[in-house]
Amino acid sequence: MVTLSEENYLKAIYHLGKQGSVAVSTNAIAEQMETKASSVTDMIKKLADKNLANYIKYQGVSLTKEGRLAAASVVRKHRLWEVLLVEKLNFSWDEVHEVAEQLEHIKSEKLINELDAFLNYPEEDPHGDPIPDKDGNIKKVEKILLSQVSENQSCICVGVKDSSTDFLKYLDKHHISLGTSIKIISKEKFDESMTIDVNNTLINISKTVSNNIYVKKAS
Amino acid sequence: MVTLSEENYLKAIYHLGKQGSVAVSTNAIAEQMETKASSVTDMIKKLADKNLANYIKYQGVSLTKEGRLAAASVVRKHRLWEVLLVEKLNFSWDEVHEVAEQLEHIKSEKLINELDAFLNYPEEDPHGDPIPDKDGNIKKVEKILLSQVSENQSCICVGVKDSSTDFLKYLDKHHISLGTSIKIISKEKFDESMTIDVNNTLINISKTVSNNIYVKKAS
DNA sequence: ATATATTTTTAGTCTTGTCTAAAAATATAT
DNA sequence: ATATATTTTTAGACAAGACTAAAAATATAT
Repeated sequence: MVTLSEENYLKAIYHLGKQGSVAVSTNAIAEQMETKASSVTDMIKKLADKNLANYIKYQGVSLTKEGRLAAASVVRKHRLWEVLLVEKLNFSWDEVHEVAEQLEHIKSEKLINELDAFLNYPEEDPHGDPIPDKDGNIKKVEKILLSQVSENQSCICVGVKDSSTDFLKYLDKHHISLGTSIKIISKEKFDESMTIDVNNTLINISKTVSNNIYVKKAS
Repeated sequence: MVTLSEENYLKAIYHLGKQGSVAVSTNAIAEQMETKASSVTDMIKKLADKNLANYIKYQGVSLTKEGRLAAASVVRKHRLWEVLLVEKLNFSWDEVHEVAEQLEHIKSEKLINELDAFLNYPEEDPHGDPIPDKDGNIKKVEKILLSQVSENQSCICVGVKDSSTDFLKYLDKHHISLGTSIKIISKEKFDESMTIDVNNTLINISKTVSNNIYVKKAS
């Protein structure tokens, strides 16, 4: 049995391990989970004992195949629940995270499969993040940061990097959501801000913002 | 903050307190929760400290107004989730309990209200048990045990007393579910079994069975 | 290469919720 | 009414998960 706390650690390691494919450091996990490094060390040992993680003292952790599947399963549940919340229960995309953090730990194979079917097998959550399938596989989506797009190009918002409430509310205020068409009008060399056209309204966004919006080329 | 474990104790006291309106005994709670009496004593003290229960040593417990509301809220969530599982996610009535036991602890006011609306404000769960409203009020339903109905009378199944998987599967096998019409053909003095007509099929049921089916007079 | 800084681990403590075994209170039976 | 049985509580222990403070290992800087 994987405990709730173990699932949270697995998820953190899973997310941190995605980018660099090396071992994840104790401190990185502690920061991500807002806990202390010593607590992380304790838990890592438990995960290693259960064959969910590979651990060498002072060298960081990585997930075993089994651990990766367990982590992906939690992420799958989290994202499917988010879809339910937004599509059926009138949650906005900035309200779902906290509740999904709880729902992701519900243990029922049937529940999650039925939920998947009920939602019509969605491939992405409300923030544009891919939903792992039962085997933990995720569909890699073609996406680039809005900050990478050149002047005069048009693109479509397909996700966000930062899913914090503040950022999502900012996007709501400027009517940017998944599927929104964005045209880059001009870029400012000085502070790397850019002016973009959203629904025929021109707005100026900072580099921080453009660095946290994923887009794909307009088709 | 009411913890998960506290919620489970509140629920147990709530259910046990429904019938006799006196204080609930430590042992009764221990049996209901499949735990030890000493654990119950420990927890009761915590509930009393939090003003959720009234407790006098050796005299049993009852819930305070606050405790009763907290307990009713857990029951409300449990039963609403059961409705979702059966009506939207293809669960049968014998499969819902275990999952609802987990889901009932999810903390989100908005979630439960939206769920209520999404399900069209149901008044009963899949076993015919009433769903408390936000203030903890439940609609008393007119219902009697099938064992109380006389020969030649007709009635309609409106609930079950025993919600165990085994019993529910038994009912499924004999095509008895909520809303099913039942006519009492004859009663056996000897063992108090009865022969009933369900969808034009005659079946014989034991006193144990007729004592666990709630019905209302056919209208 | 050695000193300093940072990261990670260990050792020991705390809280929550559980348990066993024994003691105390209450209930029951003759 | 007293002895016996049952119920309830207390006392002390344990596991999970987290924390602090100190020690050990690794990384960095001169």
